[in-house]
Amino acid sequence: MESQDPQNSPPFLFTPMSMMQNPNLEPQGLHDDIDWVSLFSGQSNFLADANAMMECASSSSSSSSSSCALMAEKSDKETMKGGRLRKTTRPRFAFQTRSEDDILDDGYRWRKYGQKAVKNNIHPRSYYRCTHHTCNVKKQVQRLSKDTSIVVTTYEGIHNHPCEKLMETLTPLLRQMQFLSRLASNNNGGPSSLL
DNA sequence: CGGATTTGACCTGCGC
DNA sequence: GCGCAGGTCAAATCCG
Repeated sequence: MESQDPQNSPPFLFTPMSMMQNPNLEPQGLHDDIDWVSLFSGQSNFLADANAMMECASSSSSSSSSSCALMAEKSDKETMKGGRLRKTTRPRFAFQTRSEDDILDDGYRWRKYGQKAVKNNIHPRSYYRCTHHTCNVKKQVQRLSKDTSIVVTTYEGIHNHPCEKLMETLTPLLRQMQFLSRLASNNNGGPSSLL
C-alpha cells in the first residue's frame, strides 16, 4: 500500500477488522508493517465502545501524538495461565500513536508483567495489566520497526472502574457545579442563605 | 519495605 | 510430531 503520512491523517481512525483483512478497504493512516491480523487473532467483528473512544481521546491528548489510529474487534479469546486461551468475549482496541514515549498517559495505572521480542521488529513488545484490583484490562505496547516514532497500543477489555486522572480532574469541577446549581436554586426558590 | 520492573522459563497454538 | 512465535508467570532486582 502507499505509504501514508500519519501527520496528514485524521486524528482518529476507527476501523473494523473486516476492513483490515481486505486490502482494498484498507483505511488511510495505518502503517502496512503492523501485523493487525495477528494482533487481533483473526476476528472480524468489531465493537465501537464509548470506553474505547474515551481512551482514544485521552491517550491522544495526553501524548505528543499527531495521529492516532483506532481499530476494534470483539475478540472471543481470553488468555489463561501460561498463555493458554479460553473462549470468551473481550473487545480489543488498537491505537497507532506518534509519540516519543512508549507509555501513553491514558489516565489509568498499569503494571508491566512481561516483555517479548517479536518477529520482524527490532523493538520488543511490552505487556501491561491495569493495577486496579477488580479490573483485568490488559494492553500491549509496541513500537514500529519502520517508523520508530509510531507506537502501537492494543487494549484488551474494558475498564470497570473510573479513570483515576479523569476523576481527579472532574471532582473539583463537579463540586463547583453542585455548588453553583445550589446557588441558582436558592436564588430562584427562596430567601434561604447558602451556609 | 512495599510496589513496580526485569527477565528467563514455561505453556499453548499454529503451520509445516 | 516438531519447531517457532506469542503470551504469561514468577523469582530476582530495582527504586522511591
